[in-house]
Amino acid sequence: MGQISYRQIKEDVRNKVVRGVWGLGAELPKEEDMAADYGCARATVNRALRELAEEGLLERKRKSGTRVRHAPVRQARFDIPLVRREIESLGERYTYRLLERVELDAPAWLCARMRLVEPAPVLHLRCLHIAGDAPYQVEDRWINLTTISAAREADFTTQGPNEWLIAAIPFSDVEIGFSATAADADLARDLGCAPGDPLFQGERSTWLNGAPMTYVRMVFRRGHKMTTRY
Amino acid sequence: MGQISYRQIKEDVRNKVVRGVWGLGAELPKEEDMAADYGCARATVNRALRELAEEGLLERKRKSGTRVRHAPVRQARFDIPLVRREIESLGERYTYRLLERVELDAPAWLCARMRLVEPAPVLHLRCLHIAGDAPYQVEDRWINLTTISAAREADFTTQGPNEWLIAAIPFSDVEIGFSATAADADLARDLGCAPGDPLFQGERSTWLNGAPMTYVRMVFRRGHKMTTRY
DNA sequence: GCTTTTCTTATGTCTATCCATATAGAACAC
DNA sequence: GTGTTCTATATGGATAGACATAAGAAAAGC
Repeated sequence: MGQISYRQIKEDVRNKVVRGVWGLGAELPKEEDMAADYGCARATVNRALRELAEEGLLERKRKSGTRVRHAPVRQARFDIPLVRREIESLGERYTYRLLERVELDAPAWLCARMRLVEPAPVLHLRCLHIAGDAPYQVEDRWINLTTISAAREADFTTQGPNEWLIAAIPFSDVEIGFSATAADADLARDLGCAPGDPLFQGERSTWLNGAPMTYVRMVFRRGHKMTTRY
Repeated sequence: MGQISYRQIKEDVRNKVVRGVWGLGAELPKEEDMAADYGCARATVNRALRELAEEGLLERKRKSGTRVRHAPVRQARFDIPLVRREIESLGERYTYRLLERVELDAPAWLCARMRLVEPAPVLHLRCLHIAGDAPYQVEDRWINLTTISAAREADFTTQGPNEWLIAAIPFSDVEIGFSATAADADLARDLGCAPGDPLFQGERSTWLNGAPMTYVRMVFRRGHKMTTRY
């Protein structure tokens, strides 16, 4: 008989919650007692409970103890892979095409989105990511040339800006959003759907210590679903 | 001057990555050395690095060491609050209305979705969650009556099935998905939008140790965006 | 009764020291 | 050259003990 691992304790606690031994809102014994029960050190119990709290199953508070959350599973985690990897993991051939490249001053809506106080020169790229023969995602990328001037010289005809940015530009703060949008004429043409079709889109803004770096809008082909399980 | 906390180490490492001291793919010193540098125990460094790896910034492998991920921030976390809380936190009054309640045998698509091998009796509920005076979300709920027979007697006219289920029914496995859909006639009427409008929707299936519990489809009002930052 | 202070206690964190385990790379065999 | 086995090593995990800190509860003061 080996030692008890924090994983086993996690499993055991999870089971007790799921099987109703500890109902919602119920208070668990204190770490010390649980450690005695399991015959292990308090640190081991601590790690198990800490991670379960992190995962949203438990709620912990100093002095008052550990209890089962009233509303368990309050969060979901999604992997946000590179489009290329995402397509390749579907078993499809990945192709990339640059549709448009233009330098201009940031329009008002972009300033608001990137929290830009004054208009700045930006690089606007419109790219298409293709899975097999079918379009998969349109990437609408806006790069702040004040903070990322190297983007002026970068060649985006063979490699997507996402991969270039990830390899070259660090960031510290991110804001992500997902929503639904209707296909306009351009999207309909590029994604091969009808105008007005409902499309799933993601948006991401990044900053480096407060300085706006890029904003991207990724519109997926019709029927795309972002899923996760646990 | 107190001791160095694992939080400080996390911050320091994050900064070094963001500021390029350790570029993408770069290998970090081994825990022991870092502990010596920071003047703390290896366990402290370990916790900092372990959490950073968890968050997606680092990549760790036994023997080969710790390095900066080539594609940092590969995951996003979203809080999935109760609709009621979501609406109340917007400063709006929450109202709930049950639109439809019917018992039937699970249709084929639902069997597939819930991994039901044979048709089972299910309870179908259609509910409306209202923020202030405007519809906010349509909840299309399907409850497996074989596993949750208590749902037959539950009163869903004043309380949403989500809150009832959360308080009464445990589950162990979840599958969540987000996508875009077009408003059909019913959705258009209930959400006060035009037929064909693009709507953001979430789906969730839950199981208890392999046994299907419920499937829910939550369609949000037009323009809804699910966001997160870090 | 009501507020403030003190005490107590459960979790939070750090240390120092083990042993476990995966594995890169060297040494070896074929 | 090409596998195979061995070994050194970095991270993974456990322990016992200590102190820190938040916050509930009780005691004290008004």
